Amino acid sequence: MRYGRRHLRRGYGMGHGWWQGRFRGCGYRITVPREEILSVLSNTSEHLSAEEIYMKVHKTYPGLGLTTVYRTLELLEEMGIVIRIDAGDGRARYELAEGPKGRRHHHHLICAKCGKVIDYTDFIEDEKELISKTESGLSKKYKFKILNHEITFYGLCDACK
Amino acid sequence: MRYGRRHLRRGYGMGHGWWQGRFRGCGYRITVPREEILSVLSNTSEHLSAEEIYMKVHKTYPGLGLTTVYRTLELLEEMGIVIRIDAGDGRARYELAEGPKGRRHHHHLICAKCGKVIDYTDFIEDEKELISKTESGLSKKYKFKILNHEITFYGLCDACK
DNA sequence: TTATTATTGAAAATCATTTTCATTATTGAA
DNA sequence: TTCAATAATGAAAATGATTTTCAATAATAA
Ligand SMILES: [Mn+2]
Ligand SMILES: [Mn+2]
Ligand SMILES: [Zn+2]
Ligand SMILES: [Zn+2]
Repeated sequence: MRYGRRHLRRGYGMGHGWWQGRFRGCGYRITVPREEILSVLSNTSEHLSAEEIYMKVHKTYPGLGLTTVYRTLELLEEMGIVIRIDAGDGRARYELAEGPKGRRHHHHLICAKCGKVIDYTDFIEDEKELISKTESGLSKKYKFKILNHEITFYGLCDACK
Repeated sequence: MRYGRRHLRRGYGMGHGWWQGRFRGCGYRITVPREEILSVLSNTSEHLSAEEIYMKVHKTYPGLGLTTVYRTLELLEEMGIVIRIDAGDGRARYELAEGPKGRRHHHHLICAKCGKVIDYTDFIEDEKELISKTESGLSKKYKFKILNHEITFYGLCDACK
């Protein structure tokens, strides 16, 4: 297994991405596959599947295995660094979570035909009100500890309708 | 393949469920497997998986095949009679859609640990406002034809937290 | 009844994701 | 720098939900 770190370009000043601290803190190691996968996620606005990420990384780093992509995504999701999205077409899609270095809070429009996922941040203010009100009401009534929410609209994108 | 229609009890006055008209209208045939599957869905408030439906029907009608459950659910979803829910644990769950004979409009609380799905209808009025406003804004901005929406809260149920 | 053909169930096939396991890379300590 | 401990990796095999195939059978209209 040849990692070949030598000629890989990275952002964030020579191998010190914002996420490296969090990895260290959890006792996880910083590896080239992990750097590459995070690099792909950082440089796209799409909602990529594991295989799509695999193929993108594969171009510059052919040694990567699909297994590692799945494992890394699982880890990143557990750490709250990425979010998994289910567009209804049997395969999960991923994107960087909101946060200082990630995107900001948003929701999705999903095309029922082609599976396209569109981000939207409109009406977030009005949403916040409803959500916080609903959240406190529900957590009391159902004795449920709410961790996050999702608002999704399903329909047909411009190309599909 | 023995259907054994004889001793099966049905609701809705001897084999004339509310859905039979819709089936006829689409040229679909009314069969015992379909009756049984719809009967299970009509008599539960749970969100059952294909296999759970299969097992429930199996008690009174052992001839049923799991394949038929999947096929029937696909058909019912396409007809808008059932709704498919993804609770994040690799298997789809189903429930009767809203409507005259189905449930009323509601959303879900999903336990991230045990996968339990809880229905809620609280704050639907406030929601309606936000949703219709958001919907018209988004469909214009993104040229998207919105067909339906989903609001889901993820967290830990009483038993799991 | 009878003919037509939609529907069914069993078995095989798919396909995304997970597991296994031997090899290799990362890291902290010497 | 060197080295030992062990976390991470990749290939291949396994899994598990869902689909497909196909010959047999049931539902429907005539
Ligand atoms: Mn997004
Ligand atoms: Mn429900
Ligand atoms: Zn589309
Ligand atoms: Zn739970």
